[in-house]
Amino acid sequence: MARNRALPRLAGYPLAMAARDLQEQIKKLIVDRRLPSGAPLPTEPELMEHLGASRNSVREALKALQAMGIVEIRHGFGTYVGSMSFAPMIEGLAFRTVAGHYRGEDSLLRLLELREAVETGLVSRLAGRLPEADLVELDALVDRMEQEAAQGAGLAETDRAFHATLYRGLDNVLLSEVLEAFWDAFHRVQRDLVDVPQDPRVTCRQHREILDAVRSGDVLRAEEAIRDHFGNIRTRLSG
Amino acid sequence: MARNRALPRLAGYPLAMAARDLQEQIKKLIVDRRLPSGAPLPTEPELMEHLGASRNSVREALKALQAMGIVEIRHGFGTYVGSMSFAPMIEGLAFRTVAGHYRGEDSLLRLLELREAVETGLVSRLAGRLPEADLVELDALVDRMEQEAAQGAGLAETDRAFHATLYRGLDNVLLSEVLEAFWDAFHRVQRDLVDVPQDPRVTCRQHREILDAVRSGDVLRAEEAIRDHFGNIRTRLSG
DNA sequence: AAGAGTCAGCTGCTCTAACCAACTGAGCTA
DNA sequence: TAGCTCAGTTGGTTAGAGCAGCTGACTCTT
Repeated sequence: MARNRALPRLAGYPLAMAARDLQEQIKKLIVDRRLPSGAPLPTEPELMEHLGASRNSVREALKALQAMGIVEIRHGFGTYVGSMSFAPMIEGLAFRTVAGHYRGEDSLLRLLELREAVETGLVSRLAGRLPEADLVELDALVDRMEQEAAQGAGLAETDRAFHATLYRGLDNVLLSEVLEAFWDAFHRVQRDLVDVPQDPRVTCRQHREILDAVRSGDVLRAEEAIRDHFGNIRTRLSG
Repeated sequence: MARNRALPRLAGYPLAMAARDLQEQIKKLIVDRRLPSGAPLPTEPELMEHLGASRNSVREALKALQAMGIVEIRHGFGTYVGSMSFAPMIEGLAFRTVAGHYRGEDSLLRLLELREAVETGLVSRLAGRLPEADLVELDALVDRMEQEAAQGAGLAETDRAFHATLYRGLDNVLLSEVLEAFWDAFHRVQRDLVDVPQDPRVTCRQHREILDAVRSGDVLRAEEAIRDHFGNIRTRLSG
């Protein structure tokens, strides 16, 4: 029983532009118009007309792009080109780790090992090459860390700043963002899942040692210092 | 002109569960049920009931999760827990690079520098520590590369395999995936944007040198070999 | 009885149409 | 002039209908 109906579509338009294609079209629009981060995108009705799709399909495409950090949607305001940060990657990595953890895998440990492998490799490129200004800043951060340790406060944010400042010396924003993404994912999962109490004084001493080693220019010592630091975290995870 | 209407909602339910929360609910469902990759998720109608949301909202949440690689949707078949690979990260990184490129930034170069920084650091951990089996495999890959070079064929796939096999020795699947993601993103963008012709013989020689250096256990030589390799690519980009 | 074709029914996909909710800015009010 | 209100914009959510891919059981043929 054929239930044919006249197609309510304009001739010349593709019948159904798959959602995947819609995403591509919107990305193409951003690239073609050279839109920078924060630039406004067409409104939903405009996109409907431009892409020849229904509101629903347009919105699904936008949602997917939002999940990838490519667009940013603000209710009642408009849609904008996203910051293209690594926030989505952090999200994905964190979930992957959490899911693995609950299935009995050592996913958190492996994430830590990823950080250790990368940072150990990178610190050797830094040893003896960090500008004095950065070293001073790192000094201040370790001081603050010791202060926080004395007060029994958490060191997380300062730890994050220390690592960020350290690898800023590599002079590659992309690399810094990736490292911060790994840090964020790890700490988010650690906080949600295990949250093992740490001895802040040990952590402080290890950061001081990393800094001293980098300042001295001794590559092997710097690598060893990083390895010690991660070894400490690893012990806490297993314990 | 107030156009009030009785709310068609069950009491006790939140009026509007934002799409963001819907995503969290679905992720929670995966974690709570310990669903592994490939496990089937509830159908759309089931999710509608379970989450108390409309079809549309459920679908938008699923689309976002699909973009993050957390779920996989198969038309006419069902929805499944995704592979949680880094495919979404590759997508995001590639787009970010393409968009930056068209806005006049050296985004592709910075992506290459990211790879160089990470791989240079990692290769020093490998030098002299690779099992003989891996070294043999790498030999075969360079051989194949030379063969392809002689035939004037592309070396891309073999290059990918070389790097993948090399860092497999670090024995961290997560790390390997990240490196491959960087490789994929870089080559995808390079292919789409510049596609500079290369001298395959130089590339072969450099891979041979990397392999020899790693086999010899000379850390500095290995780092230098990697740097040379990336320097070659960098020259092609600028030229 | 064995094979091939058909069809009912699942699944997700797309469309339309209406209303809800957040935000802005012009214009009114005090 | 300062503050409020309200109309109009934008995205958010719901509803219901029909489209499209896939599976498996049923039937018809051989």
